[in-house]
Amino acid sequence: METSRERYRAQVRAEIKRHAWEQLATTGVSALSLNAIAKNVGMSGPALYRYFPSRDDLITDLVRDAYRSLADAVQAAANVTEAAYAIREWALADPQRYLLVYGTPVPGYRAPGDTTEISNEIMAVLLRVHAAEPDGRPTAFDAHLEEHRGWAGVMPVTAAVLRRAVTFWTRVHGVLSLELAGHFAGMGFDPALLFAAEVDGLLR
Amino acid sequence: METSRERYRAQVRAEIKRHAWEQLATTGVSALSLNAIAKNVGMSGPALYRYFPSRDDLITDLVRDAYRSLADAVQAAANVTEAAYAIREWALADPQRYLLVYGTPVPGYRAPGDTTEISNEIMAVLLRVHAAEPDGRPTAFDAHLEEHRGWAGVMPVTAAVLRRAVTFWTRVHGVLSLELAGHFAGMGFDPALLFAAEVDGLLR
DNA sequence: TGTACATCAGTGAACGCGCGTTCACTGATGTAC
DNA sequence: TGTACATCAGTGAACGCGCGTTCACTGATGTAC
Repeated sequence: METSRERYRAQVRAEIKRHAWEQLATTGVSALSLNAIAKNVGMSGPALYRYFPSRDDLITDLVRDAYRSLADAVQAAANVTEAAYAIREWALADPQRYLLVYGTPVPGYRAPGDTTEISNEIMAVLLRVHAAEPDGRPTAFDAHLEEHRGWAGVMPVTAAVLRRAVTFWTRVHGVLSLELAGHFAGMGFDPALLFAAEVDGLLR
Repeated sequence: METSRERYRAQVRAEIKRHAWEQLATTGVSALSLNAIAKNVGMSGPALYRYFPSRDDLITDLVRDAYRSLADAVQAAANVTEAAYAIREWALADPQRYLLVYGTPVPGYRAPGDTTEISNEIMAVLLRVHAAEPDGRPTAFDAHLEEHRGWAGVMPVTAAVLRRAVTFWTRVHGVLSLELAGHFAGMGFDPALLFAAEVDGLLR
């Protein structure tokens, strides 16, 4: 049974996070300030400690939520293309959220343990959509992956599927991270078309 | 004519940068501290201002040097494979240096204008090594690039070469940035083999 | 070669700032009889 | 339904810290006659 105090706590926690995401979107994680968030929420800095034991715990929560949100966004994908665009849309909707998960790691910060599970969940989707596609040219890397398939859990997929899932990940991330970091800005072309071409290449 | 004072200044500037790189390697750019660098160099904080007008100017210098160093590293590449491995070795030699250039951008910081020139220099190498290889399957993106080829300067290359150079960039970056950020750490496979497979794929 | 002056590297003190976090306290809200 | 007590959200003051940067000053180094 949920008491009204618990309901209130959950609401305030959510509002704190909402403002944390807002600040994150403009400043990046390394400049995320508890006091600034508290001020925006409308309470004093110390009051935040009723809801999060420390700055790191807040960030941990944000990282977990980001992972969770990505897993939910990609879950419904029926094939490789849908998975790719689900990720792209999720990334463009909030670039800093994407970078929080896949960007340059924060120096002293260590990701919470249970993100591994959510990360596996995302990987499971990638394996599922790739299992439905042809394997493409086998590589020497396939054999190596066969010996290191622990991360795939118990999913009964071929080594070629493992390879193609990893390749999907690195290629999608390659385009997205450079785009989000603004490295294509001066070049004039449309990153969406580059992305489309790259996704197309994944299906051959 | 170089006076001894000028020689001394250049030496101290170089030593400051050396210590800056050292600190950067362990803390990342957002935590780079002038006072900490000064202490390591063996002088007081304010003394640094004889050599760099501000923290941003120091970072600008580091960014420029990083770009320059990458351009030098890749310059000698005779083909696509050599270019890829030159970049990889340069990145692994100092991950934070790679991330300073291609990682998550520092929130308030704006890159110096002349990095564009060096960046073009690097791109020119990529275009050169790709011009010597077959074009692969044409994509819809090729036509789009034909209309946005300003970034290639006056180099007389086909749109397919532009597309393959950009693809090279995003794929190499995709593997390297995830590797450097430690995202493959829990998966057990050897990133070098993944990289090799990806480079191989670029030649087909 | 020696002296007078200008240049400039480096110092210590200080400024203002914002950070995360702790603490004692107030006042409102919920619980037990 | 009313009262006594416990719980807990939120406050303001404070701590210690490190940051980038400015400033007045000292002392060494180079330059000009």
